[in-house]
Amino acid sequence: MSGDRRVRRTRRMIREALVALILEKGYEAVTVTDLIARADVGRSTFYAHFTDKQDVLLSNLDELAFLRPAPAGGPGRLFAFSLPMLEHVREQERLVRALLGRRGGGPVHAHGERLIADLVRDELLAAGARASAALDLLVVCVVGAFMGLLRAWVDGETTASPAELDAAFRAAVEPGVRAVLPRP
Amino acid sequence: MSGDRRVRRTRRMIREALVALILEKGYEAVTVTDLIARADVGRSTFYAHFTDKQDVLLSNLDELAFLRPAPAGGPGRLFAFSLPMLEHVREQERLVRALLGRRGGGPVHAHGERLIADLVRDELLAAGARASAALDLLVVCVVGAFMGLLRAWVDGETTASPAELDAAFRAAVEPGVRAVLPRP
DNA sequence: TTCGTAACCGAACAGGTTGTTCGGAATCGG
DNA sequence: CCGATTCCGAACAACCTGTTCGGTTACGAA
Repeated sequence: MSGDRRVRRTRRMIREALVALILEKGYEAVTVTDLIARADVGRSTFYAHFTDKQDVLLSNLDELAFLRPAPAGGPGRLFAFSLPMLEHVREQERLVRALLGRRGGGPVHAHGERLIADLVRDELLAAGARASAALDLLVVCVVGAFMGLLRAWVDGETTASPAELDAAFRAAVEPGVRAVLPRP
Repeated sequence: MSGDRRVRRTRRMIREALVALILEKGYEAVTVTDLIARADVGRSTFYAHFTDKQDVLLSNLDELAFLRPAPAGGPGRLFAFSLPMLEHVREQERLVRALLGRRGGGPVHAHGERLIADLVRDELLAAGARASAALDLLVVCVVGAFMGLLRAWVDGETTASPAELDAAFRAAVEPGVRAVLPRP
């Protein structure tokens, strides 16, 4: 482990406090004063580690590393990221609900959107699509559909399983995507 | 016109000030003090008309009435709302950019999402789809794709025309949607 | 174990924002 | 023209933020 034990402890306390408080009141309503009270940490200590509420939020992003590209496996199946990601989301339910839902305040959602957009774009290019403005718009649609499902689940609008969500995602966008790919 | 001229004037001033300020600094950064300064309105006056910053934001929603269902025309073409809506968006560029973009702070976006979701769901049911959990997930995907395009345009990520956006939308989701509809 | 150092505490502070109150002035509609 | 409504604006308490600083505590290296 890197650094002082006290540092790790403090940072962990604060990060966990934020997750808990977001789940209770939503990101907007959480104040730094709330945070340090819940984390039981001195005020000056907080500002020694983070600059902001949002800084804490983004520091949690490392824990959402499942948003990272899996080494593109065989070209057999499109959107290989989908199911594993959805399953991982269900495991990390608390964290994801706090950071990615409507109550979790945009920035994390935006970050995830960009990450997945890159993922999808690379995958489509690898599958033989031609880079173009039209392709970028297609990527926007695909990512929008996926993030929509994620948000719906996170916000409790559906109780579908990861497999069902994955199936819905594919059913919605795969036919449209196949049309821009060359025959295999 | 309904009510006192002073009232209309005041409310209009405040609403316009909010739009201007959002375009300058983003929704988050706008304070009530900013608002009343820009609108040139007394502090007590503001709170006599609105409870919140967000209250002003939502009061602008009436101006976004184009998000309302157009009387479903012939069953010929799916997603009849798409192109007219996108065109109307381009006309109201300033307002839409302020309220619907990443800088415009979630609530309006969320509201629009719900509105369009109802629109899409009704249209699919009218076209012969069976109500089911799977259909709801499909609707989520379709709306996600559309809102994604809208957001991309609002945030300046694309310079595509309404017609191009409409085409991209249809290309992405129509094939998947057709699959759940009975033969015409 | 010892010891120097790094981290933490917590109170206090200035600056800013929010939402309310109230008497007096201005403006409206009839 | 006049009564009623609305607006003004200053003042206020309450809250939140981000910083400072002297004193205390916990760490880990030797």
